[in-house]
Amino acid sequence: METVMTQRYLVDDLDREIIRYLSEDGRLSAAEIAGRIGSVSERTIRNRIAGLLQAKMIVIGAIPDPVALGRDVQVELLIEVEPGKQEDVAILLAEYDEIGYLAATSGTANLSASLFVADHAALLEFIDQELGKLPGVKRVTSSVVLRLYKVFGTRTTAISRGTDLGGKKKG
Amino acid sequence: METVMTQRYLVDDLDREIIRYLSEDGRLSAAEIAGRIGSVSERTIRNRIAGLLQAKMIVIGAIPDPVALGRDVQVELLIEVEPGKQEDVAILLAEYDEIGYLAATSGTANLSASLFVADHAALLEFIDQELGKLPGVKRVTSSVVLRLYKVFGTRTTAISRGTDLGGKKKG
DNA sequence: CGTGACGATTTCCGATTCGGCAACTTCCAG
DNA sequence: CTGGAAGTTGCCGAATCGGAAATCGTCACG
Repeated sequence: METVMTQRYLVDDLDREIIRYLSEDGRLSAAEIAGRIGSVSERTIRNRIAGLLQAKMIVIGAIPDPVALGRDVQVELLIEVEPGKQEDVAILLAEYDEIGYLAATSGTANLSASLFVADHAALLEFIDQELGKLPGVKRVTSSVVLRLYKVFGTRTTAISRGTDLGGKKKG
Repeated sequence: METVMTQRYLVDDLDREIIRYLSEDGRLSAAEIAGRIGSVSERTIRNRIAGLLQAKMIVIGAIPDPVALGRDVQVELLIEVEPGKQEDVAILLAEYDEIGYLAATSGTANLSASLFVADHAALLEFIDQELGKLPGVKRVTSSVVLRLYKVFGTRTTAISRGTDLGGKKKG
């Protein structure tokens, strides 16, 4: 026996297949999935799903479409920070509720973020006021998200292709 | 009168509240949500959820943890597409399991995407082979995600330590 | 080779949840 | 005041879900 630090859940092919189905539609019933796969009982599917959720391998949630919702403005930010201050800026930036995503990246920009605001006025204010007062921020490039096609591996917009499920891709 | 094509769904406060609950847990039952809100019947909650899904206002899906699935390398892509082909490219890109996030944006690049692959070799292959054969793709800028600070509106453990599995995607 | 242990799968079952239908309320135009 | 459209609610059978126990498969060990 050893120290139980992170009891990794071993994801096998069945899990992957289940995840693939659930990615397309998180409301699919276990019976439905079992029927499509064909070789396992419906109860096993439910066991697996419970296990995956328990191990935090997946999270099932509702993904709102900002375009459809109309009001919410989503913006992608690329932020250049002075050398040595990237971590500080990141920590400060992470405090904002408006920031839904934040990562350090390679390339020209040091930080990449997603910003959610009510309207364009709020966007301007955030970039001008909030970002402006963060020490070390050199440049900010913003791109308004016009349409969401896929989020968290889940297609969000009605895309013409009636593909039931994409071909099998190696995980 | 005009021929109404956009039968836009009017999102009210009740809808927003439902969305908020479902965002946290897409498997919440209508009865549970009704109980928490307290002023509406369980049946109405189900009507609303069905309506929101029908109108594509939300999508309920499983959000997988890339790291858990073996995709340890996360890359942000900015893709420039020839005019008129953006939608086509987006549809094709959305098919890939490796693409976890895809959106049309304003600015220089037309498409913004997040790519999850197993290693750098897979990254190179995807950009060179897969992206290269998509018609209309003019330029691709890639940035490797070095550190995740915030995902899903919640700070990642990466801010304190770099241990836990924290890979997810934009929100 | 037998045996016990452990995990995964499966079966069984009651409780919960879901979708369809019809009645009812609300709201507004005429 | 009246008719109609839209939203809400209760009702119901069918489907789904979670818990408990039985079954199966694998594996280490005597």
